[in-house]
Amino acid sequence: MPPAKPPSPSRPPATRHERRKDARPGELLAAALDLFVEKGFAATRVEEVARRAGVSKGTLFLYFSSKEELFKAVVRENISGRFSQWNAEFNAFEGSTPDMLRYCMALWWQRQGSAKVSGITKLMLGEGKNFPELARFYQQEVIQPAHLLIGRILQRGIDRGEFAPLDMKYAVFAVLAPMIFLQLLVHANNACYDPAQATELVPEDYLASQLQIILAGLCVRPVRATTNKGKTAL
Amino acid sequence: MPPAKPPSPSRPPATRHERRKDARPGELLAAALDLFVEKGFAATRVEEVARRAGVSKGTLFLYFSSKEELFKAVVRENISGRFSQWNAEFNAFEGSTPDMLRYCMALWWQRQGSAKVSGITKLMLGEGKNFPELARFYQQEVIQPAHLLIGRILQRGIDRGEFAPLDMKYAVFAVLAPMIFLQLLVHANNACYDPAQATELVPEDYLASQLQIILAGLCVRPVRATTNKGKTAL
Amino acid sequence: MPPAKPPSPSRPPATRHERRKDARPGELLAAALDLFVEKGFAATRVEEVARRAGVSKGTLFLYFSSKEELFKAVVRENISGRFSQWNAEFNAFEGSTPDMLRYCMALWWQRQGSAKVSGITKLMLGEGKNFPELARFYQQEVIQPAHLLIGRILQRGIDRGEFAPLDMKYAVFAVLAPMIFLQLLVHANNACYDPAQATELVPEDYLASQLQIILAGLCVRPVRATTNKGKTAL
Amino acid sequence: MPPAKPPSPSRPPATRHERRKDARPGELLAAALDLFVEKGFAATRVEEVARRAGVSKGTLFLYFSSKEELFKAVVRENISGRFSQWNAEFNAFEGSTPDMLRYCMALWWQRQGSAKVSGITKLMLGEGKNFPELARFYQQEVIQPAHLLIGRILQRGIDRGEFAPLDMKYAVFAVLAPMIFLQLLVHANNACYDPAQATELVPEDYLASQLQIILAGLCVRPVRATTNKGKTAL
DNA sequence: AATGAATGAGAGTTCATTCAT
DNA sequence: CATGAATGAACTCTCATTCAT
Repeated sequence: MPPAKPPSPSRPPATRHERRKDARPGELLAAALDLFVEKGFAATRVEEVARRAGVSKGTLFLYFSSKEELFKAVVRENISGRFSQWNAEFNAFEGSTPDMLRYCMALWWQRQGSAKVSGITKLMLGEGKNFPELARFYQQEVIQPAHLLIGRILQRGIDRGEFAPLDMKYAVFAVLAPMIFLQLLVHANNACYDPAQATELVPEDYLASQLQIILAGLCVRPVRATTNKGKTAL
Repeated sequence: MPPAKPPSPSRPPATRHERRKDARPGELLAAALDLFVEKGFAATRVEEVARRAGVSKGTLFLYFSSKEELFKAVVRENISGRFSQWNAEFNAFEGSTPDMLRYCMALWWQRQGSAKVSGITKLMLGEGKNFPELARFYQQEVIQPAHLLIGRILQRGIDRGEFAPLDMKYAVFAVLAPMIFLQLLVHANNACYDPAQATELVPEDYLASQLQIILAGLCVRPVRATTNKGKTAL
Repeated sequence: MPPAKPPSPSRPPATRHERRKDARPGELLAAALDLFVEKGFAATRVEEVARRAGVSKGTLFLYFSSKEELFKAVVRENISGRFSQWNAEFNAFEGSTPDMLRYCMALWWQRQGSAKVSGITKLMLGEGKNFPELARFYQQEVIQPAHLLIGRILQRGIDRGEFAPLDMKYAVFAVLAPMIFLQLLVHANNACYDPAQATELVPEDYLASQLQIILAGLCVRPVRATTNKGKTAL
Repeated sequence: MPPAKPPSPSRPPATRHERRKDARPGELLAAALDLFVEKGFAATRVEEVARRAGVSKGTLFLYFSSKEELFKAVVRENISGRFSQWNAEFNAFEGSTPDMLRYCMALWWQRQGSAKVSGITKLMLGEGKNFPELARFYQQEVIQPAHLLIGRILQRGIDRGEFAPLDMKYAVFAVLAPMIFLQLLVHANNACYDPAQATELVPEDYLASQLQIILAGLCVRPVRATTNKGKTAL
């Protein structure tokens, strides 16, 4: 998403359309994210997305040529568009690779896992097969970069002698699985599963414990037990 | 050469009316299970269910008064209708409660988790909010009985002094969570997640390891490490 | 309707089909009359007619080749098939023509107007245009014979010097109109008109007063005021 | 020679979208009134209503959320929405109450009885029982206000000493009955009743004679025979 | 003679998408 | 740019009629 331009100073103070024109796509994307996560892709009505963004249905199609393109834009805005920054951040990390993994997960939880966007994972899980083009897109724009990102971290550990040489395919999944599961749990607070689950489980603790188990399997020598069991950081 | 007829050597030529009333509901339920699991509830077309069962759209409504009733019948046939037998089986179990839990999970995997029906879990997770009546039904007919069944096993462990007294609500979920997750993983082999995952993870091993962790938390004294890590049994 | 034959003595006492075979059409006609009057033609389901007659839907089509034929049979059974008897009865009448008209209306009310069959009038009024073949049939089998019957009575009055010569077309309608209206009133006891009407109006009195007005217009010299204002006879 | 286009010289060529939002509801209501009166409620197809209004099926649902709402809108537009004006008109009437009743009936015939909308009465009579929500609506929005309106006129006559004290319930119906009957007669000119009837009966004369009878029953002292027997006014 | 399982055209309704304004 | 009226294909569900048994 391009950074929002300041409102053009030559225009009168916007009587009918109160919001800045340049903010429209952002508002549409925010409304779409809300509704996709709440109702799923198929069950979300473009008209409601438009209404929630304060524009007409026609305007939505001015910015996004179809419902699928709208969804892709939501994914790009909230997920795939951020990989380059994440990659940069992690390339700049200088500590040990186990610490790096811990840092990675903590950051992911703060920025993604705990946010609305994590509902996209459940959505794709449930509806991917019905919308092959979206599935292809998601695989290419999210799954692959995520695998690559994690793979690079793991490879760093191997290269630095911290991790045993391992089958990257499975190892990546070992890191990814708890993250996916946590997202599912968080978004399972609908009518058919007891919301008590959500309160029971402290996400940070869950991730910490899972990470410890993973690291035990990855590292050349056993890692020291981590000491932070609280909610703050991993 | 005439176009190849569908291979149905045991059936008569079947002009239009076939009169197989007793077989129809089963065929429809099987087709419906396939499609609900494959496409979800909303995206499944009753006409395709009928076609896959080899009948017309109207015939389906002869047996099931609506799409929702069809779904409920699928759930009853494959899940909720079986709780009474499972309850009976577990009431008759005579070994230790940890063994009982192991037996329970092994049986569940053989009969439910590894079968198509396990896709219903993912379906309800994703679409429950959009179909409140189905969510209510599923909660009542599946979730509650499952919680009760597991709760009874745990209570047996407590009563026999094998398990520490515990908050049943969370403990039940500790048992259920890995089962639910495994179902999700198995049914995530759609276009957006690499099916390689499914091959990587040996369900029996996954359950065994999860169970061991759970038992460590439940038992009064640590359980011996189980020795069977292979695919055979838990 | 042919008179019901006694059950054939050579058959066993009818295990599955309890009712006499020869009674079937009559039971179907009775059920059809009930439902046509209650719901109208289009809204009546043949399956419900069959169910109410205690037979299957297929059996109904064994006796009546279509829903329209069923309706025609109901009309023949209850209305048009009786004109020949009525004609015979009135041909045998020997009193004055005003008395004959009084007798005619009283008989009509007893046999037709007060019976369920009078609902057919409202039905044809409301749905005739939607079922042209039924309208044609009804016009030919009911309207025309009724006009002829009344016309013959009026002509008798003219021929005997009791009635002034009159335009038969309008005169017939003057007799028919109150009868039709009365039927409508009687069958208007549905949700949208106050049923109090039905209790307010004494049909016999209504007919008597209408008849008196008509006779005043028809007769060569004024008729004596009729004395019977009670419910008994006209 | 090209096939004759429909004569619409005032309209632009109208490729697909015509943008006449303010005109649409009226056109749809007019088409709906036509078809409801012609075919009844159940037999009227929303698609034909739309086609007759020159729009697609979907467009109809843009303005009316269901077929029943469309019907209600027709009733509001043509009947119930006019009671307030009628009430105002009659409140402003200053002559004698018998004259007021005459005026009321004459106005009713001009505006309602002789118009297409009077077919709605027949429709409700025939189909009310099959559509309980419509029956409830009609009872509330039409029957009750009509009873109140007539009741107020009669009460005025009593209050001014023109009418004898009477049981309002029956008296109201005495006024209403001839109006209802007249509507039925007018709309009985379908295939099953000879349209000659309609020509025979002069509605204004019919109402005048009925009114005279009613007034004879209502008034404290006999009214003078009205002199206008022609078609002009009552 | 009697059944009732099966059909399929057609109903009301929804919604992503288009396009004249 | 922005609108929102209009579209029409697709959906679930109904029911008179057929026909193998």
